[in-house]
Amino acid sequence: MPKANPSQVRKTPRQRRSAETVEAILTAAAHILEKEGFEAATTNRVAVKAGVSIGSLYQYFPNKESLVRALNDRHTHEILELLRKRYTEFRNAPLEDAVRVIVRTMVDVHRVNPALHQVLVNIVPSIGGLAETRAVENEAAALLAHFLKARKAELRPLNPELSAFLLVHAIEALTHAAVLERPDLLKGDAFVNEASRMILGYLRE
Amino acid sequence: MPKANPSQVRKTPRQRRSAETVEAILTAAAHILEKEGFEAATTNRVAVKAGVSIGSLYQYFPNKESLVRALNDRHTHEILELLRKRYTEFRNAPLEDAVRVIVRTMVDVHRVNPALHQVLVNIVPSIGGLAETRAVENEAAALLAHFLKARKAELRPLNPELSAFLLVHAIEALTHAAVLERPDLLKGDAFVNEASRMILGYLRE
DNA sequence: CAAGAATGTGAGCATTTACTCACATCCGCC
DNA sequence: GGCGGATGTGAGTAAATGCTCACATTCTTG
Repeated sequence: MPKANPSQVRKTPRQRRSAETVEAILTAAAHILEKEGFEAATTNRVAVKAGVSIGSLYQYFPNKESLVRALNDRHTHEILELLRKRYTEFRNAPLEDAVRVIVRTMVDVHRVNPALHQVLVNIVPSIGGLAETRAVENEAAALLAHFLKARKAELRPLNPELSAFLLVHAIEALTHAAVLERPDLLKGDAFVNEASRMILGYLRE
Repeated sequence: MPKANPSQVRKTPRQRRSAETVEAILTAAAHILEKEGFEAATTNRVAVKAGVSIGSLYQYFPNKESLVRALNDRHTHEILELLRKRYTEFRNAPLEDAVRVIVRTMVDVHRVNPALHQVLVNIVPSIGGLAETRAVENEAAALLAHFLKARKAELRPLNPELSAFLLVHAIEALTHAAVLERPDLLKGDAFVNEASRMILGYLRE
């Protein structure tokens, strides 16, 4: 019994031609979602925008939800990769620098395509993709908890898992809010300064 | 030219009978949204669940979106009322107590109906209700900024508006996360303790 | 250069769903 | 009681949309 294909790609592309088709479909879907939202992203419109037939779309995605989930999977994996990569860089840096890198990384991640990110965050739970989102959050929290344990001596006594959980959500929310409502704060260091201060204030006595 | 009716109620109820109809519709819509999400909340299903005809529904709501917006308006106004009420109570309390009341209030607000709240938060921006949400956020931030100004002497130098903006979003996100993912934290004081510590750490030197 | 596998096509079907409208019923008031 | 406005009804419609399928085209491979 085949299982465990989060985005449920129906058929794995074997020729470059089909890989390009899949790519075109995902790109087109991303553009429509980003600019007009989930409702507007009908499968027929996605196919037209991708320059392929509706039949081709359904050759690779069994339904509309799986298409959006595939997009979400890709998006979340990119985020995780960046987080892991930066982690190896900041894990040995001075505390304040490390915190700033964390905040900066989250900002970078969210500035890539805020509109698409927002749509995905809002719609994914209702199309069966909540597990993926939670997995990314948990992974991020695990990285952070690991960091907190390593820096125990520099911090007040705390529960690493609990603190990591709270910090992941706080940073995520602050970044979202800034990107969507106060992009001006991201020009300079204002946002990174404030968010870092909040985190450090929480972590230190 | 009539205008400025956020939820766009088509006809204002004049008899008690019709007021009850509107109430039944809103209640039914809330139940379906809460348990099955936006997609499942078709106007026909809402009407059936409310025990009224589909025609009655459209007598009071010009379309599906206006119905959900009406629900959101009611929800956000309840939140604002509670926030204003608590504010008059904590505005003169010692700093730490006041912060704890703020956090506790947000938790209370979100525990009333977390599932419905979540659906509304996710769907409202795409049905033209973003302005209402922003208005509530701004009002909350204004209250908090007012508080920060009054307590200037007890805090580090800061920009009240900016700090209030960040805190509103941080508290909101932490509360959401706790209600949805870690309700166990809400049993005792664990969550209030941690969140308050974060806020105080940010506000004080 | 077959021949079969992989890939691509798009008209159209089945279903869902928001919404209308012609009519019935109820209620307050003279 | 009866009249007029308020309220309630629900079968039906038009439009949208997810998705299929029979067929065409392209690629690979022996």
